[in-house]
Amino acid sequence: MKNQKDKPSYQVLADDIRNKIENGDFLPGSKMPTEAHLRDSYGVSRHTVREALKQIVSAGLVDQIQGSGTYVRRRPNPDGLYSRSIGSMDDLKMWPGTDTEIVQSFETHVDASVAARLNLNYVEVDTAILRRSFEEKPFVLTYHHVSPELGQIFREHGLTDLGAGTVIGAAEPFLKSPIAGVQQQINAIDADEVIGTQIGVPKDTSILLIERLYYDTDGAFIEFTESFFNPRRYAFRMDLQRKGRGS
Amino acid sequence: MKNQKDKPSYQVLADDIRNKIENGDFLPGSKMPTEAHLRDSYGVSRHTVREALKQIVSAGLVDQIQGSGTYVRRRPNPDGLYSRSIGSMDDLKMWPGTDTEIVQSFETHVDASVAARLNLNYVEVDTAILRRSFEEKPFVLTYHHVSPELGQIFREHGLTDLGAGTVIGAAEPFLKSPIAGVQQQINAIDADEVIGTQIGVPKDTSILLIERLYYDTDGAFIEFTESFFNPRRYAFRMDLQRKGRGS
DNA sequence: AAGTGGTCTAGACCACCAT
DNA sequence: TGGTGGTCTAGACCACTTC
Repeated sequence: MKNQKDKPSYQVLADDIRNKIENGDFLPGSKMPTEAHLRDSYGVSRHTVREALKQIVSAGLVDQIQGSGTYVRRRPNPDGLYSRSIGSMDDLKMWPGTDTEIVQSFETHVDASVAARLNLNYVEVDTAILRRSFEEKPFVLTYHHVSPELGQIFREHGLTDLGAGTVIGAAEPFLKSPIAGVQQQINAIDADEVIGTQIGVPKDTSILLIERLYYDTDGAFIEFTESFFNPRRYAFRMDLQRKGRGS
Repeated sequence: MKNQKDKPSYQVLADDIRNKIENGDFLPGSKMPTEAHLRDSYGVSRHTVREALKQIVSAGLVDQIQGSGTYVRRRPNPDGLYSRSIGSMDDLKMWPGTDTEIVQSFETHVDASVAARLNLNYVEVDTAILRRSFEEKPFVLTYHHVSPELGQIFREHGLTDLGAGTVIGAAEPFLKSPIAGVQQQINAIDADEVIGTQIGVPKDTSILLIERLYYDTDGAFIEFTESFFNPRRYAFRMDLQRKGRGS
């Protein structure tokens, strides 16, 4: 197993298996090599193989059946929705096949409720607005709220160069402590005029709201985002699998 | 470590840690015992300790910081919403603090689109409707769709005795193959008259729709559910944490 | 009975945090 | 520098499926 950058072995293995599934080396509905076989052919321990497979399983690509084997899942893609499976923080950083557009760069304004979410001691926050499109059609509008201090850093260094990346990713080099995790909450609300126009839905129809609160290793909240999704162009997907036999 | 039923050791450990956090034995914001300490005090291997902690982490109860330790998260409860963190299939089977009510038992009717979701070769399906309440207030209405064959089994054995459990849980003893997993998709829609009345929202306001498709180890789809949530009484929550240092 | 994934042990080294 | 979590090895036994 080659030492690819400093990626852990299980990650290299997982990426390789993902590719093999996408390339059709492992066919849908067919049985994957056993864990023992993967262990030998990649020259790693079984534990490492299982770490890798755990990722593939939670991404919904394969099913593991105790006593039987590991099977590549057959799954027709849903109706042209842009649907994503999010099971780890890394998934949040990737938006394959989408384009980003800056609707508004960071500006300071007063918003007590958002400031409270960020645990700030005052009522000023910096907000930027980004819009993401899939096949030329915008499907999500995101408000990025940060402290005025962090917003100032963005104003100095510019926000234009983030391309396929994320705002929090661009911010990380300037943070004292690294991002430790994110809490997210999903809900449904009515679209207002402004948001509806941006994502292509009429006023007062239902849209999906995902709030995310990123925090660093000190427990401080760094960024609060509100993402408004057009439910006809996007769906939030999750795959869960039981392990072993239920009691 | 006692052999509690046939629960795996890491599950017993995880439940114990959960309890200790809820009882205040491990205080919010404080440092948990180290993995080495837990290994010694419970007399298991470190691997087992890590399996247990992995659960606690993904439930959003603690943060693990490399090189520093494991910390109990401080988290004020959100606004009176019934919010759940769902990271595994077991989470789906528990609705602590809620009551279930059968709105309609299984009845056969014709619904081609639902039958297609279940991969049936005909257009008849059996549907039951359940409603769940939190603190006397209904917050979700769920349509349970199964094949007429499975519906017949429910009609023979009754649905009344499921109590805090789930429909799919009650069905499992009668299945040829056990449930392997579930695909779920989250979206936002407008409430219609019937559903709105049941969960306490006006017609045409936004509600949260979660569709779940349960499949067995043969890859056959067993149950398709549509759950309509009152977004003012329920939020779908997830916690994600990065591991180690990002590249 | 043989094969496969699920659980578990007893180590090891490393990257990162605290001091 | 010592402690902590992150990764990894080389085994082992068990539960379950398959033959």
